[in-house]
Amino acid sequence: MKIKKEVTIYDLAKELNYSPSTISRALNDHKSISKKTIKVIKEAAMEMGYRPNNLAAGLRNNKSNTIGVLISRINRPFMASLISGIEETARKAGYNVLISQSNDKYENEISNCNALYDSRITGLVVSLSMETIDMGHFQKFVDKGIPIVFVDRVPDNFNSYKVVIDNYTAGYSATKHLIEQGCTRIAHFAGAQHRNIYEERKKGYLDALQEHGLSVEQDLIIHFKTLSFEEGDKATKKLLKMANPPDGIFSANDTAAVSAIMCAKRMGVDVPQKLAVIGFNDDPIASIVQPSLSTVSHPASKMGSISARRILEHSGQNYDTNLSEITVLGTEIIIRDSSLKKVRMLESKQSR
Amino acid sequence: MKIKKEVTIYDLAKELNYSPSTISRALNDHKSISKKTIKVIKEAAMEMGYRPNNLAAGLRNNKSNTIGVLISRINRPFMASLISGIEETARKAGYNVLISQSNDKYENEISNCNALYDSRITGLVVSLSMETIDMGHFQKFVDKGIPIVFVDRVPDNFNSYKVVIDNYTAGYSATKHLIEQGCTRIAHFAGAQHRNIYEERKKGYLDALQEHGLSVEQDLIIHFKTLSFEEGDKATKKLLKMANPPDGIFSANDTAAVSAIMCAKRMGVDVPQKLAVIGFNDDPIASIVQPSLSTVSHPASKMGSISARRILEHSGQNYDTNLSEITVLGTEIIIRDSSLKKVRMLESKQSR
DNA sequence: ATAGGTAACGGAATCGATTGCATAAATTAT
DNA sequence: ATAATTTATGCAATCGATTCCGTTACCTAT
Repeated sequence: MKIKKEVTIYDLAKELNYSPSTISRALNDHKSISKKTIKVIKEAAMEMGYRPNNLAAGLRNNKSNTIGVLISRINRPFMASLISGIEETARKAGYNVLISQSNDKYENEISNCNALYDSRITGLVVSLSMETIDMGHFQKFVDKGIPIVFVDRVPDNFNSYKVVIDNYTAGYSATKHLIEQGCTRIAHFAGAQHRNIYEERKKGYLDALQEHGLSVEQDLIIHFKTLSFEEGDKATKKLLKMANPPDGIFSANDTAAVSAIMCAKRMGVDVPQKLAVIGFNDDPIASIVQPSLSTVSHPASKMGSISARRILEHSGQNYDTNLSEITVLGTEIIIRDSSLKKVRMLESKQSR
Repeated sequence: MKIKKEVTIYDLAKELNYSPSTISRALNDHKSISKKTIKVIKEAAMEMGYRPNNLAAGLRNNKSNTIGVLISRINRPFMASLISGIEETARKAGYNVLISQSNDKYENEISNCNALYDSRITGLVVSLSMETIDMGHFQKFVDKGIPIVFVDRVPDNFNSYKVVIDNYTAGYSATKHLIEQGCTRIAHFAGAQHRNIYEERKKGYLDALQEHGLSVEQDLIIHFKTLSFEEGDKATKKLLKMANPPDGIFSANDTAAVSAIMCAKRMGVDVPQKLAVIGFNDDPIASIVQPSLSTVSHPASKMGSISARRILEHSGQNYDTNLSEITVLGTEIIIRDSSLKKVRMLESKQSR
């Protein structure tokens, strides 16, 4: 196999009788190079098939125009959309995106962190693993002035950019919605409580109950490890077999909520009349399951895009949006059939 | 903000009174350095917080230990799993993963291609955009000896590594399954025919019909642009309003298949008794929709993992698996309720 | 004891782009 | 017309790791 040699600025310099400095400046539209020369050089570069060597430029500038992404798992609807948003924004600005997944393991998070660090990323976007508590592995980025943006699953003991949704309000609203539908014994599928998002959703749930005069029953609060389909199925079965079963469930994610719906149906419990269900995330399955799942929608792609912008702006790009330290995005309650006990108007039959 | 200076091999060299060459060799376990020295140097490196500069090494070696991924969209279940598989395998071998999405646009594919090229990736994994026909933008990789692995949506006029599933057999089997269930007028939701996967699935469908003595009716073959939910809904409505409607649908993806099920239900057409449906991909929604969707399962993550391995092995890694030029993986027909007209045995009630 | 061999390490060039500090030429000001 | 700028470009160091080509010291075989 014949391997072609790469064209460098030195080749261009020799060909055009300019110094490499001039070539470099011309290609970067440096103001001290005449427009005429710039034009000549750029045309020659095009013709000779010149392509810049990002590694060389990166070494010199000690940065790689690359955004690193560190998440738990790629193949979750929320995460995939998040990355999609990051990639889109980053690429428009000429940045690359390096991804890595921790699979929710603390150790993987650390080693991926180091790998990204070694690649001299311009900035890091992180959604913490389920296990992570100690934040030491992120310190080196701070020391080097590399911006970190925490998204969704963020730490509370680490000062940095954060992009989150208002989980408390979302949890409160979701629960309130069930109450308004007439539920009086509302269960909660809670996630790991050391992760902000699950803690806040639960807090919203608790406050909504109390502010509406409903008592909190510990038996109705199920703490999940992973909010998986299987866990949800088991929990629902147990709840429905209680002497005094709940008439509503607010689940901290859609997967478990869907499992609840399906379990209830199997057990002959009518959803929503006997059991109203609301989830969280608005995954694609939410609009497919029957009855369709009411849920809280997450602006995943937008969160990704904002995260990327934070890094771009931090490294000196000019963006007119003035982003504050912590960005809190709003959520939207999507009311579908799984929670609609009362008025069933015609236009409420939104299946998608 | 105080920015710490990075520790380099020169710092280590000065500190330990060795030359940079020795430091470099020691850190890479070069055989000409004594074990004792290696140990001393590595310990000092650890203590001083040394981290290798991938950009410098990459510049010198003219490669970045990075696998580039070029796909249509990240937030599709199949693609997310594919990337997940690539990432996992790549990272274990110490490689990074750069991602980019074309959004099914030819132009984006080209510019992303160039961006990845400029980053001196070790190899490229591609699933073609819907629009791509000309393959010129990939030539530069071939010229430079950079391996390309085409996955799933592959070209037929470009010689390179390929990782695919047996779409023909899958299409044949899916159709045959419907025939065995008693369907005699089977419609097909076909994708863009210049993409191998959709062409082959259709071919399998056609052959299955003919080999079982069923006639091919052009009216029952609907060509989709994107196989979206909306397209599927419209097509189903049209089919069911025919004077002589089909009694089965083989859809080239799950999204359209699910829309068919939901449309049929809305129109009061019993699935599977009046209309049996089978999809393709085994997306999460397939097991959630009711009746649950029969489909063809795709080893997405495995395809990603194999693609990554191709690149690793190409660049000199030692893997005991001997991968051939084109890898064809098998698929599995997942029979759920949407196609099960005949015997409805107890154990066939698999909802997930 | 001496040629030949090997183990352990150092020197210095190299990868390609960037940039501070000249320098030369051209233009403007006085 | 000459000094003062401005414009356009070149020189050479730099970023950090790798590697070819030595060199030295020590060891082994005859």
